[in-house]
Amino acid sequence: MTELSGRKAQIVAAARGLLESGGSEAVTMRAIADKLGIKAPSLYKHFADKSSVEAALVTAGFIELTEAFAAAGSGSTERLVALGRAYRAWGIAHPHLYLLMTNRPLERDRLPEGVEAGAAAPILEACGGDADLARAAWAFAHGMTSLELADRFPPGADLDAAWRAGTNALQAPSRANSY
Amino acid sequence: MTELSGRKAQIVAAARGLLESGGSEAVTMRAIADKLGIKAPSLYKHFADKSSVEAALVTAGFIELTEAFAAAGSGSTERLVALGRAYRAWGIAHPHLYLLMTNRPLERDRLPEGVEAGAAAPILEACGGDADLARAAWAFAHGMTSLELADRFPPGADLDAAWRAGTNALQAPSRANSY
DNA sequence: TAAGATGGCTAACACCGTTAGCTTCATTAG
DNA sequence: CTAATGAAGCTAACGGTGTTAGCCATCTTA
Repeated sequence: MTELSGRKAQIVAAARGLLESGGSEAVTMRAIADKLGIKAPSLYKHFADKSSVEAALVTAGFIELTEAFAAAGSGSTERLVALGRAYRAWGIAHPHLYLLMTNRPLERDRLPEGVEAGAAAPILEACGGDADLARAAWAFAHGMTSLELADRFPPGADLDAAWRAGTNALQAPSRANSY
Repeated sequence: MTELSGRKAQIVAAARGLLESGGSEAVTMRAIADKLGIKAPSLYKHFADKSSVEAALVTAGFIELTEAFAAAGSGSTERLVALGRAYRAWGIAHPHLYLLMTNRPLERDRLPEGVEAGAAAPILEACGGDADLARAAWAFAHGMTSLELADRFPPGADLDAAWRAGTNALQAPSRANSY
């Protein structure tokens, strides 16, 4: 599972702290090094470049999101609704990491195999294996979360209602398929 | 309509060229200036900072997107499908500008009034005035486009089918409302 | 005990947005 | 016609960024 050596883990942890408290702008090689009491160039003894430590952050994010899905209850009757809630909650709880994971083209080479697919699997399952519907559901959830994080909805918007409208619409055909 | 003076328009055009050909990384004050045969500090005689020229790009994007919606035919029976197609097509045609418009928190103060709402209006209208549904539809469209641009779907994914699955699901309740 | 890897360091480079301060030129006021 | 003003360019520079080169101490291992 690509065990991080001690120092590597510390670097990722420091980067994570900076990211969560100050956004991606705050994640600076010099700032990371400062947090560990060393100088920026020393970081390159552990990571090839800044993108590599960002990739480690993104990897952690996908794993945590997968765990959040698992914790969202597998036996629920309205699985898609539960997954949507879990998705949104996780994104809101880790806004900067969520943006880091989704905003830029994903450099798949840098991520451990299967990490991305692991997060996607529960959605596909909740859609009864209908990949097209699963992609639509994922897109809806990502769109809602991303727009909410970017403060894109008008101030008084009832986002719970929008989530309901979307999940209701999307889960209906999946139920029809299961008969 | 906040007429851009000649030089201002040239600066925005240069920035647009850099953006479309090299992504947002390529949009540099020095690069913009180079394209115009001047030096970077001279740009500050026309724009207060880089964010202001980015805001001008984003403004142009919203206006063009609104036009694309208008061109998508207002008389179509399946309006939401047509708008979805127009949205996707516009995003794919201007990927970097689309990301600039949607990826970061929007600085509304810097945009002319109503520009954002103008792009949103057709969606709301196509949803029969149901704001919750409209937000869900917008989120779906944005999610699909954003994920496609970020190369997030697996290589063989049938995105047309995913768009169909989503728009079909989302337009059904809107039609029910219109009876 | 010698060798080699490990993980720090300083100095430096190229690039970034941005500011200060100077000049040059066209327009306008008196 | 001249003087003044403002617009729009310039160079030099500052602090910040990721990153590289090269040096040195320490620790492990043969």
